[in-house]
Amino acid sequence: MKLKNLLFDLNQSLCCGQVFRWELGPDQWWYGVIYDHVVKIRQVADELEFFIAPEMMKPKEIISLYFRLDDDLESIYKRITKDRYIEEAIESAQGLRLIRQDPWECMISFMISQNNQIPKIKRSIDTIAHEFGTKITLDEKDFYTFPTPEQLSRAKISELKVGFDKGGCALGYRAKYVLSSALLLQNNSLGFSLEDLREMSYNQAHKLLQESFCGIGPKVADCIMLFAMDKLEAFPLDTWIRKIVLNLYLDKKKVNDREIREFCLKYFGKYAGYAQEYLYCNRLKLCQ
DNA sequence: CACCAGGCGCACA
DNA sequence: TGTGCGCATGGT
Repeated sequence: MKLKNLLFDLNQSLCCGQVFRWELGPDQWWYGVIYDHVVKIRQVADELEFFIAPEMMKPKEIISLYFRLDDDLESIYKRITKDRYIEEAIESAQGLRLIRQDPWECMISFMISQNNQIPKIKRSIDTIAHEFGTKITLDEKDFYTFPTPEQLSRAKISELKVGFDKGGCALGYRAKYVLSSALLLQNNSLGFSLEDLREMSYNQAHKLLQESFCGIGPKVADCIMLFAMDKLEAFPLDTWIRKIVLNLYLDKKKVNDREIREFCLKYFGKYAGYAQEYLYCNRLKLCQ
């Protein structure tokens, strides 16, 4: 698939911490699961090469949808480049695109991310998929889809909670959040589906997520809004971003999260979420 | 052995 | 509405 003059960097997009289940093989191909398909993919200059299993009708469309290839990155850059910090962040991660994730997997992933570290988050999610997902084979290697709410609701709380050494998913106290969410959706007891949230306004969906599920606060809700609900104005405020924004833009003043978010939305505009991702990607440089 | 991690729920003012 | 504390587990 030719990207022609389309700005895109596969490695940057998969490495920046927005998705947890991609792995770079020793063959330098990326392996991952998009919705319910295994994908093997690599980028060589402006050529995007990929294989998908099981086979599907329009593979290019799922790739284009997942990697948001119709976002106009150049005009997004124009809108969010407000100063030299964000300019340098964009420069060093040129072509990074937000990824359009499955809402359910995204919700559980970021529920697990709270008070946790990325390598362990990845391992927990991989274990969940391995234990409760559906097996798909590509190149004689086995991959597992992220389990549906129904599949995950069959888990025992202890299987999710206890450590890897005991055969669990090491979710600790988050296990109850994950299992109760699976049950709520599997029973359809909320009166809405996660897909319905996509049709709502940012404020409505952001609020409803926190009211409906235990384990979702403002930050996790914002991750779901940004990474799965097409709400590009969402600005997830984690420990890194909070520190960066306070240091660079708010002169280290004592400002609460609501005010930080209001500032960022006003400052970066309707693509604030893209600005967040580029800042997060450069967090180590920006925090020193 | 301490201490912390892409936060959140809860108990209190 | 705002603040402080504890949290399961794994890693340093």
